Amino acid sequence: MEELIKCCKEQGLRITKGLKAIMNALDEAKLPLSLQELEVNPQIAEICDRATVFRTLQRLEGIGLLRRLNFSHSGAKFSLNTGDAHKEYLICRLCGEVKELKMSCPVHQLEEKLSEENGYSAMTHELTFYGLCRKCN
Amino acid sequence: MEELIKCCKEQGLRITKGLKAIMNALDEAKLPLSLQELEVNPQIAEICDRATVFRTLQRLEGIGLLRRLNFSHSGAKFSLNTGDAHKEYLICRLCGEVKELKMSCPVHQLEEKLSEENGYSAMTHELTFYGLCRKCN
DNA sequence: ATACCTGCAAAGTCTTTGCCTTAGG
DNA sequence: CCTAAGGCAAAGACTTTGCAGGTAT
Repeated sequence: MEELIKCCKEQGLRITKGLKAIMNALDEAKLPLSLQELEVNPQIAEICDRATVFRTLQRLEGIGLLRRLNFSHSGAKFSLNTGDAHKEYLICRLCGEVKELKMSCPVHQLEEKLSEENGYSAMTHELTFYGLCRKCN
Repeated sequence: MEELIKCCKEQGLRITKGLKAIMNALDEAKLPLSLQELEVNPQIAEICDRATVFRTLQRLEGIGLLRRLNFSHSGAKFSLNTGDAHKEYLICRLCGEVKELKMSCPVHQLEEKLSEENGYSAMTHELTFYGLCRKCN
């Protein structure tokens, strides 16, 4: 957390209550949160409104501290890029439940290869599994 | 194509001009198309409107003939599930260019394992790479 | 004939922006 | 102070729905 704040400073962001509250919420949440979920969070709602949350997420994503995840139907969700541990998720197609998977990412080493082959830089990737959870099945 | 139509019939869908036009467009397009792109396609615009395209996509997805892809920023895109060849894509974070990757999917065999471990069924997955293309870099 | 499908128009949802004010450094 | 960040309100973009009439089987 201290680490993250420091990183924001270095990247030229101003350390505001809003920024801290948002990073806090993202840090405490074990799972990725949507813009809406953040906006509604009482800790945040008191301090800033949707536009601020939106723009703060934008900034954080811009400096690489935030990862945007595009899950089916639930819109974009966000999680902090803590360390380089890159997480994968399992989503229920019906109820939308999100589970974090504990696995070492099997495609990380592909990035460099693809980067060279296609002339792309700054590679990232998103690997998400979908299925029907026990309840929905 | 004939194959696909037959499959729709078996699944109880009615074979309408709209359905055929939409499947055609998806089949001809080498890359996934968004609802909007389909709606605007002259072949389709003449025949049916947004709501019909929307509901047709819904039905096709429902019977497993259509795959929904959630790319950053560009909204959902759709591609036909031709055979079991499951494709992966590389997207430019800035201009949104979509490239199909020719690779054998490295995580397919993980599905069964995850299915068992988590009590999920009907597994699918989505693996997408992002980067900056040569022009945008 | 009878479900299913379509068109139109409108409502929902989520995302993004403009403009002026506030406050971090 | 100076400029990034925030608040409010409204526009945009995309998705989804209700209902009356049309059509595949």
